[in-house]
Order: sequence, then structure tokens, then C-alpha cells
Amino acid sequence: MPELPEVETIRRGLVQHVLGRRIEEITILSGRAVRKDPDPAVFADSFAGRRVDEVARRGKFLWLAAEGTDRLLVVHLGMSGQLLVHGAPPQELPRHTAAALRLDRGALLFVDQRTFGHLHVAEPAPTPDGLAGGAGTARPLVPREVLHIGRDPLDPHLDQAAVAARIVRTTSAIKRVLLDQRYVSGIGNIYADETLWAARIHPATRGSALTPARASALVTTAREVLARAVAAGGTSFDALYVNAFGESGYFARELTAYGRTGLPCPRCGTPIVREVIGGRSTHLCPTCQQLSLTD
DNA sequence: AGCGTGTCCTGGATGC
DNA sequence: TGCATCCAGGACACGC
Repeated sequence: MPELPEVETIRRGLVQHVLGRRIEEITILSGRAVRKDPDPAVFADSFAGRRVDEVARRGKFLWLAAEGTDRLLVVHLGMSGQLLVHGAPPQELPRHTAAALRLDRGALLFVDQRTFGHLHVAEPAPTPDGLAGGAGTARPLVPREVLHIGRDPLDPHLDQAAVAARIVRTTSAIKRVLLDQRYVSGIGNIYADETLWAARIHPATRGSALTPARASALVTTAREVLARAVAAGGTSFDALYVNAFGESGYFARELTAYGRTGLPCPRCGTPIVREVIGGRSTHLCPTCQQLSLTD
């Protein structure tokens, strides 16, 4: 499931093989993948014949900027989307290929088994703080549909004190807060569980039960977990997440809580338990992450 | 306004 | 064994 570390790993692959390339042709193979822009001509009119000059990301949203147009080609991978670079246009497209970009050298395929991902042609919107929009871009712009999500924990312009202040004002479970992209973006179910385990906070703890200092420390912990996962190339459980070159990431072996129901907590040995919190499968150590009466 | 739930989708896992 | 149902998850539309 692509979360920030997986999307960032893919972004870095695209910087190597798509940045500077000219988009010759865009072929849409799945109408659902472009449900926000159902007309394929919108893609062609905006990007065909143009050279990619930025590959940017905020949270789990990825976008390409191209010379000669303000419009941005947004990609969200949903839960099974892949962006795969090919040195040459492939003879046969992989199953579930939703879109194909033929480049002046090679090709970029958008493949998506569970079809939660999408491509979208977005208008740029200025960032409210006037600072760079995200990783991989120096421009103070983001796609309009990205405007409402927060900066992610790896973004140097994240206003961490403001995020902490906001966290302590909500009565929602902290697990839900971490998954809510409006606070900080980029965290999904895997890294929410990993972050809360690392911070020793029970996922059902209300935001309002934390002090601003503890909420801020939680964001710092998220940053550390995400950075380690980026360094490992992301988490691959199966073939659903691979980088732009089709390779797996190695963070699965470093997971401490997520998906480890019944296995010993790496810190204290207590078996990890699974609960449903905020409607999501949640993994935690019942010894290290206790819910106090005031939580 | 803020909070909580339901929905989209596919294929692997589980249950009878 | 085979069929049916369940479950996973990100983002957002709803409803209270």
C-alpha cells in the first residue's frame, strides 16, 4: 500500500528516468483511472509534446510539471497503483494497465489492480505560506486538489507547532488524526501503527489527551519512521508495491507492530494485538501502549 | 463545526 | 472440493 515512503521511492525513480523526457503520447486505458477528467483529450492537450521539468510530491500525491504549461499531471496511487518506467515502449502491457505515457525515450505505465488510484490534470494553486509546494519542487505551488492536505513530516516547511496545537484541539482517536491528511499528510495505516508504537502511544488516545509537546514529539517520531522507511525503499508485502523499476522495498523486515498480530513486541516481548480503531485494522503492544483513564 | 460511518474495487483468504 | 463471503485500504461523500 503506497504511503509516503513508497511514493517518495517512486518519485526518486521518476527523477532518474522521466525528468527531462518529453511526453509524446498519453493513452488512457481505464476510464475509472481518469474519473475526474474523463476526456482523454484533456491529457493530450495539456501534456503531449511537452518536456517534464519537475517530479514533485506532497504526502501521497505525486505530480509532474512540464515546460510550457501551468497545468500539473497529478497521480494518486490509491492502494495498489504502480508507476513503472520502461526503457522502451513495452510490446505487451501488464494486466491492469490504466494509462501509458510514451516518452521520447521509453515509457511510463500507470498500473492499478484495485482501481483506487487516479490521474488528473490539475490547475496550480499558490501555497498559502508562499513556500515550496513539496518534495522535488522549488515553486510555491501545488495542484489545486492538494491544497487542502497538510504538509508531510518530511517537508522542511511543515509548521510542526501549528500541527501540534491542532492535534490537542480534537477529541478524535490519535490513530484517526494521523490518517487524516489535513493534519499532516503521507501517513497511512502501516506508518500510523509504526509511529504510535515507536511513540508508545495507544492508538485510541484522544488528541486532546496529549500535551502540545507530546503531540509535537509524535510528529517528530513520524518523521523518523518515515525517513527510515524511505531509506529502505518502502514496504513491500507482495508484488503490489514495487518502485518505478519493479523492485521491492525492504522496510517490511523492520516493521515493529503493523501486521505482526501475535508476534512479540520488539521492545518488551508482549504479543502484538490487533484492534479496530477508527474503522481501521490497528496493531499495538498492549504493554508499551497503554490507554490511561484520562486518555 | 466536528466527528463518525459508508463507499468505491479486486483478488487473496477464510468459512461452510 | 467448491462456492460464497469477507477483508484489506485512501480519500472523500454523507449524515448526525
